[in-house]
Amino acid sequence: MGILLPILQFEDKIIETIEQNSVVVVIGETGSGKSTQLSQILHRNGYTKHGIVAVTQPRRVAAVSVARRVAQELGVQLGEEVGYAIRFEDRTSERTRIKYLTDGVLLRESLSNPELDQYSVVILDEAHERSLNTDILLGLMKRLVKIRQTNLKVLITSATLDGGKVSRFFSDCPVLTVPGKLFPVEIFYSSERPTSYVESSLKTALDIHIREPEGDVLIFMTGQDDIEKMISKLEEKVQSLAEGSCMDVVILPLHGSLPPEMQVRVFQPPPPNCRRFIVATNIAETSLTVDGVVYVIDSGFVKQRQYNPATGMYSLDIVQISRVQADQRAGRAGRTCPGKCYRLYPSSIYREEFPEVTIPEIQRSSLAGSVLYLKSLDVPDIDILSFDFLDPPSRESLEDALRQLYLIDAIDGNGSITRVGRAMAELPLEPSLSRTLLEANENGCLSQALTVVAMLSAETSLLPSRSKGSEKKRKHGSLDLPDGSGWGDHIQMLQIYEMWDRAGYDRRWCTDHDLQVRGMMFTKDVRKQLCQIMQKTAKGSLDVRSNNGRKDTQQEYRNLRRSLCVGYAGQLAERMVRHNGYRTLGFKAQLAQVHPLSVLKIDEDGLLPNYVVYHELIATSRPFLRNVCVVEMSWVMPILKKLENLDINKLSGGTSIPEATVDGEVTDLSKEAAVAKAPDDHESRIQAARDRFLARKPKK
DNA sequence: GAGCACTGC
Repeated sequence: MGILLPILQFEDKIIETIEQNSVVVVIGETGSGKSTQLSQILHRNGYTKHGIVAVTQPRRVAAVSVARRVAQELGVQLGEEVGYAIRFEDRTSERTRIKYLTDGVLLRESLSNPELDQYSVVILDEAHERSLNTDILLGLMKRLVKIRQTNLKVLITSATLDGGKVSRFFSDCPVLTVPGKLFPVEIFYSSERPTSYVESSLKTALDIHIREPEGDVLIFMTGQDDIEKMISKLEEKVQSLAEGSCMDVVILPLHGSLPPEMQVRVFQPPPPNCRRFIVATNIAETSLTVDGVVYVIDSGFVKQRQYNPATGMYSLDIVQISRVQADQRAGRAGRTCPGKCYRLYPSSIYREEFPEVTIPEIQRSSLAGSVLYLKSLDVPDIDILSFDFLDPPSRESLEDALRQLYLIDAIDGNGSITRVGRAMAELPLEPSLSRTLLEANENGCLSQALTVVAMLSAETSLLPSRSKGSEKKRKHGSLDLPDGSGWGDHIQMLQIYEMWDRAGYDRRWCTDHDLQVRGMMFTKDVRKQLCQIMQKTAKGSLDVRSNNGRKDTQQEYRNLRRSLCVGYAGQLAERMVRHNGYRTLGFKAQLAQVHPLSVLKIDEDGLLPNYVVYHELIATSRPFLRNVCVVEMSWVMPILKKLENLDINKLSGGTSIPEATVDGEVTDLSKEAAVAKAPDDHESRIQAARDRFLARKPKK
């Protein structure tokens, strides 16, 4: 098209820098063309002659769309010289020289090929998003550039990442900055904190509509509820505006639980003479780019999931965004022409209260899976507690991961990976689920376990979005869905899938039962993939159609529940004596209730089962156990025994501790003190933000 | 009446 992307002017400089350095950081703002051009620059300059250029993306859609674009620009067939690899879909061939892939796929690849020697260059794109997988790759790449025999070049590219920090991480590697092609965005601040950000957004939106020239408005909110509230109020207000005084409007919600066909509505061109209001979660911050946006309204809040390693509980908190995030939101107004961003908070808040950057995912997640992954790489110089992370997770979080892994036999008492742990790491699942599969294989119910595990992986895309009142029906069985026979949600999932199986995987069956076709198809894909991996370790043959000629389902359910109990040994809860609340075992005890959507039933005395294992403990309005399965006392005992004998010092120290030099000890101690302090600050920041937020919510 | 932001193998 002849539009010169800014990055192309720097081609010589980029190549020169890469020639002389093994690691280079490239900072390129939106519109710089880094994602599509960097790989082509390397290709033009001979870097694909002796290896492939890999470019990682945090998201599947990005990997596919950028690969498609590059193939087009080079005039080649997608899948030939330019290809991509995402889960379930490998569109590469022997001829592929430029390969786009998700960061998760590259991690999987380095499991079977730790040196990644088919690649001459690895580009970690969008590193500023700090996805868990990218963070682990950063650590692995740092190691790999030093030890790999054949030459490896690593490029870390990002929009707004603190280049100096990454550069220091990679022994002061050079940082190149490429300008972007964003239009200027004028920022407006509120003079004070809003009492209700829904009301403030509403008012601001109407002001824009009345006073400003045409252009779409993107409004950032925290969740589905607020979005729906906002939309109904906005519709009401717009209708009451005098006819003919303003343009017509289209109001669109945009959030993750919206079915895809509703999501893509924002990509359809609006009718002429019509202003669109897009009311969105932070999905519109990075994942989806809406064209035509000229005005952005930023509440300054985001709903964020975080993990507390002390209790094993996730929480969904509404927290203040970071300055980087605020700037990213503002930038959404300047993609096609100069824009305006209305921040519903004073500039002093932006400067003084907002953290500089968002806390990286690695410091907000359970690390059992990542730690198992690193252990399974089996490189002698990797000691988990001193693994070189760009931002190290707290020691507490790493110790929690080790405890979890020990409880499910993935590591032994000395912290070394076991045979079971190795088999688990092969599976693209969280450790509790991979352990369940291996145990089920021993208990003769692998097929059923595969089904449950696949259903859990697809869970969020199974039910249609609420507001249609469908869960109610699901729970009360008016849709003739099975009820788990009193054993809980996992068994129900098994029963649902088996019904679908008996119905010949009919799409119509899904819609009739108010299940999303897409979600069920995804379950089927995941199950198939897991089946293939398990084939190596499986006893006997694996029938996908598992329920033919069924004899004793109760016995089968029992075997499955026993397997789940082994896999979820770290996610165990005991009912309170006097009521139906539960407390968790194995952590600092946490009180929680079974989630209202669970199918778990009370007995004739009005009581829930004594012991359950749960898939997830999450605090939303209150702490809930989501997806529970009834287990027996006799299966619980060995776990309690194991907990008693657990020695965290052996678990974390068991791996090769290098001879402690005085220097080493000093730095270790200071590091420990630093990380011990971090969670408190973090916690209190979240708490403070939550308090402020709640204080502002209108009373009902 | 109580409900999960987003992403990925």
